[in-house]
Amino acid sequence: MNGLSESVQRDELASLDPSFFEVEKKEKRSLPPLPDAKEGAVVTRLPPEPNGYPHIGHGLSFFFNHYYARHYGGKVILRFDDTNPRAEKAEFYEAIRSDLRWLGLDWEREHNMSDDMKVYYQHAAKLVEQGDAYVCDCDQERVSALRYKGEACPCSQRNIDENTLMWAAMFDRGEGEAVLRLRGDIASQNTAMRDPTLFRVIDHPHPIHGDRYSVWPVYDFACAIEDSTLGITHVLRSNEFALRIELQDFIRGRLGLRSPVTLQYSRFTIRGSPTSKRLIRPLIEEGVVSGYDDPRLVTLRALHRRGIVPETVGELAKEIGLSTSEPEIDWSLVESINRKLIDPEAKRYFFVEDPVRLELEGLAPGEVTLPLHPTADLGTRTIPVGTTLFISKGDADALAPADRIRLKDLCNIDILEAGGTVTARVTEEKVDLRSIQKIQWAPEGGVAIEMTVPSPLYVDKELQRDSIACVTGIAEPAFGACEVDDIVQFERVGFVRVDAKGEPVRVIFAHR
RNA sequence: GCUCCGAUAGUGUAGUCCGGUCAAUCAUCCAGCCCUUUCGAGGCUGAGACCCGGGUUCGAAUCCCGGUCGGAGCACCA
Repeated sequence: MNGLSESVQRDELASLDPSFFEVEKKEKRSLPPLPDAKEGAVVTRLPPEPNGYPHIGHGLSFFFNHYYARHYGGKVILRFDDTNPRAEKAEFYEAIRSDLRWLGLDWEREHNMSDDMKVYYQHAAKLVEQGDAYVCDCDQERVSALRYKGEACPCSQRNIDENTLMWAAMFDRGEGEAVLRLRGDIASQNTAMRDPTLFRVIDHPHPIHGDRYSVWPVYDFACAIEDSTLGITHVLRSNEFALRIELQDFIRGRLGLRSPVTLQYSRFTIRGSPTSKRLIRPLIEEGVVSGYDDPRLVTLRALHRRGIVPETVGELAKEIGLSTSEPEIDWSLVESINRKLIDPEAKRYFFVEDPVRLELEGLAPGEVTLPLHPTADLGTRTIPVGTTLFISKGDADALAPADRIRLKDLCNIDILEAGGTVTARVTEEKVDLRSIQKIQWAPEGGVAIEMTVPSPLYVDKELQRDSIACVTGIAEPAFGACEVDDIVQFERVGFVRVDAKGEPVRVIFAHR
């Protein structure tokens, strides 16, 4: 055996055990183990703020947290971080749930931070009693300036009795009149530790609790408590929170609460696609994009409309991992992952862009029945055939009299006239199927199509105002049976998702 | 400005903790070939990288120091 050449050995081995080489190929990328994780005892959280539509960055974050909980047989908590009544909107609670379901993620328990106001107040009272918090009624600029310089605010001199009274009085005060601050370390290198605000007054109804509360905890306080009391064992989040770990651990320390393990990773972006609301909102207002589900965006909704399947988000998460550098990936990676996922189940149809009339001689009217997929058993479709067909303008423009081409799966033709309407004659001469050029075609009575083709919104940081194109054409009649949300392949064009039925049927181009 | 984090092919990523087996992994992209009645999928081949400068060491992608570049934070947002 060892005397044989390597390739012969491989062939031998492959014939003995075909799975031998597949195994070594199938090694998929997976996420690293979680530190301090005990089987069955991992609890993670999905912590969206109900103030907008989640984008792919949230999607990865959701995926990581969900993945580890499942991987260790633990629990997932969907927790709405809704302690800023001015920002939260009722509609987003459900929008987020629905996007999570689309992603294929589930959770054992759902919880609103805003349901625990009593708990926050109790812990706040404890901090005040311990002398760990004080009420400050300086104006915001002054607080900010002193924190910047690392100088103590005179309010921090107040004694416990004063603070107890003033904390109680805060519930009757107006917005901006007073805040409760942590007695941290005003000179700390970590600016988050410089006596940060714990509670502020917000005079605005909350989507769930209405006008019931006016004194609201800030994120760091509510989160510090909830990550402990909810039993969260592991927090996976992006690195913009890096400086808050020390603060949140400190708060928990003063309250005698347990801290979870925190892992951080960088925010990630897709080249040419803005993720933040700050960037997207003006584009919507100016009418550059049509809304948060514009297919050029990377909100989960937009990705969905564009024909990106949820599994792609998970694969992407595994590919990028808990990266601490700042990944800016190409669309091509997303497309490649998505293509491999949808290719085995996407039905194939003929689509003709910018139809040009083709008059055929020598063809008996009838029909052809073709498989819906080249390899998978997805059934068949039937195309009626008459002497008038349509081919795409792109293909027609390349034709000249005397050319011989094949109408795919139908017949070979010799071109008689080209330019305007194409005329051609069917030829019965033998041709090599592999070398003849094949083009797609559509019969009369096909389905009118309007295809939206998105391209990157930014190229080299330049906004591309006309980055969305619309092409029209006709698909073969069988395509009329497709439903909204179906993803199919228009042969030699690419994969598209059916966005809306009607006349015409609207589809969105995903990728080749 | 200050603080923290990061830097491996065009892009993403493994390796860095515990220095040698790394003439550096995998994927994507690009090029060529094979297969295929799609320009898809699949198969094969090729091209392509350790930010820079010092130091430690027999030996550095890996450890140390100093730069450079990129990111984040410095809210009564989360």
